[in-house]
Amino acid sequence: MKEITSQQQRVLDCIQIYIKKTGFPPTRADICRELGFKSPNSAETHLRALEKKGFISIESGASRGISVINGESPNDSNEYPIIGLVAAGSPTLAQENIEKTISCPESFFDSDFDYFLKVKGLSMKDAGIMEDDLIAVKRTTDVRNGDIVIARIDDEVTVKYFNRKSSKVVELEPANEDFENIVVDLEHEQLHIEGKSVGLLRKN
Amino acid sequence: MKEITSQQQRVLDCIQIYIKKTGFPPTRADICRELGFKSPNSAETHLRALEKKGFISIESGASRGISVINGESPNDSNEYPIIGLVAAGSPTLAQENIEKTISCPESFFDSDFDYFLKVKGLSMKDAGIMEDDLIAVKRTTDVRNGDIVIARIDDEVTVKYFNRKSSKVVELEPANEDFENIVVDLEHEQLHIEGKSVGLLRKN
DNA sequence: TATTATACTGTACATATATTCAGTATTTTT
DNA sequence: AAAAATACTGAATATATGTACAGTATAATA
Repeated sequence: MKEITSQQQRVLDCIQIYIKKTGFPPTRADICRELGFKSPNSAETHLRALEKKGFISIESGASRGISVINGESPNDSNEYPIIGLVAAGSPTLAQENIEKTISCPESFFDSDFDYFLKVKGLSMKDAGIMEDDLIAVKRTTDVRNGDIVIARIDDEVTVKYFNRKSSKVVELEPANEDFENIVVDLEHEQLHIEGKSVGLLRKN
Repeated sequence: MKEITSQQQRVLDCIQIYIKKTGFPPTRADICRELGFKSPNSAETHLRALEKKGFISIESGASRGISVINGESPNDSNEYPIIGLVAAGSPTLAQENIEKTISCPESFFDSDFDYFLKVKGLSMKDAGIMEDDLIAVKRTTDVRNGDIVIARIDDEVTVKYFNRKSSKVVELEPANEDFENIVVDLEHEQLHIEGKSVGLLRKN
């Protein structure tokens, strides 16, 4: 992506504003009208420059065939499922577990994520995680001590701090005095790390 | 909004998919190609029906002048500023106070909101509001007891529970034993309610 | 110094496109 | 039973639009 000139930036802005306002891209004549050019070729040459530099793509022959590259990407939102943290059962993405979906920009949290988990209980209260909060969960087993993880032991799913004590022992630590640490002996119990928290969302 | 027929729904879907794929709306001929119609007038009549029922608007004379009404609205995200909760000074939207902006769908929280406030301190810890959390703030003075409000006394801005004790006394209550209630005597002190919290966002 | 990129005006034209008109047929509403 | 809406084909056309060509001028680059 080469550097853009100020006039080219004006044209690019003009295109994006026009799309936002009308729902479809401008013609060469539209751009001229907006920016005060008197020849459609003024717009044309700027468009070609923007295309060459990779800011837009132009569908040859098509009217209004301009699309802004990466232009709507901050706007580009996906539907993320909300999964209820049921006492028993793993938080799978099966249809029956999906309560709802939320439209959310893809790069909303610092890391990408796969779904929202609706929190039950107050075991992570001192970490600022309250009942009915939505945790943005990234599916991964690559977790480190201190990470807030979504863990499953048998069919019980919990959200806790992850703390590996030794190669064979993992402690799942709540953030609430009223709850006990869960010590998992990996030799005798199965521990599934469903993912880790990368963010939190609360609706009042 | 009258009810849509299945064929009209197909055309509407076709338009939305086309826009998502190319960045601009289809022509009548494009719709015919996508849906197997043999006459551009097939598309035309469907478009007119969709327009009449309020699903799309058509810019007369403009090529590809179709825009879907409410079609991208779940996707329609805005840039919201993040304002730092500085010890002194009101959280205005002045440029110098804006640390960053976040792209976020407009109807992301249950209520609309105006900006994100970055929390300093732990005075609302037991309400699950931690340091550096982002509170979605709706600018309003219409607050009720129990609401989490962004209040300003002189130039000091705080986030607290709102509790009106009488017509002349308001208490601002922290959610942390280590902090004291702030009792505001409205006859002798000025209390500005900057807004209230409608949601919370945390990035791990 | 020559060349390329930028930044325009102005004209022209092929074609991409919206839109109208003329039909046919089925279903829904009045 | 008549009228209106739906769901098409097919042809025709005015115009909206992309795009090429001919210039002019300035700044940046080689």
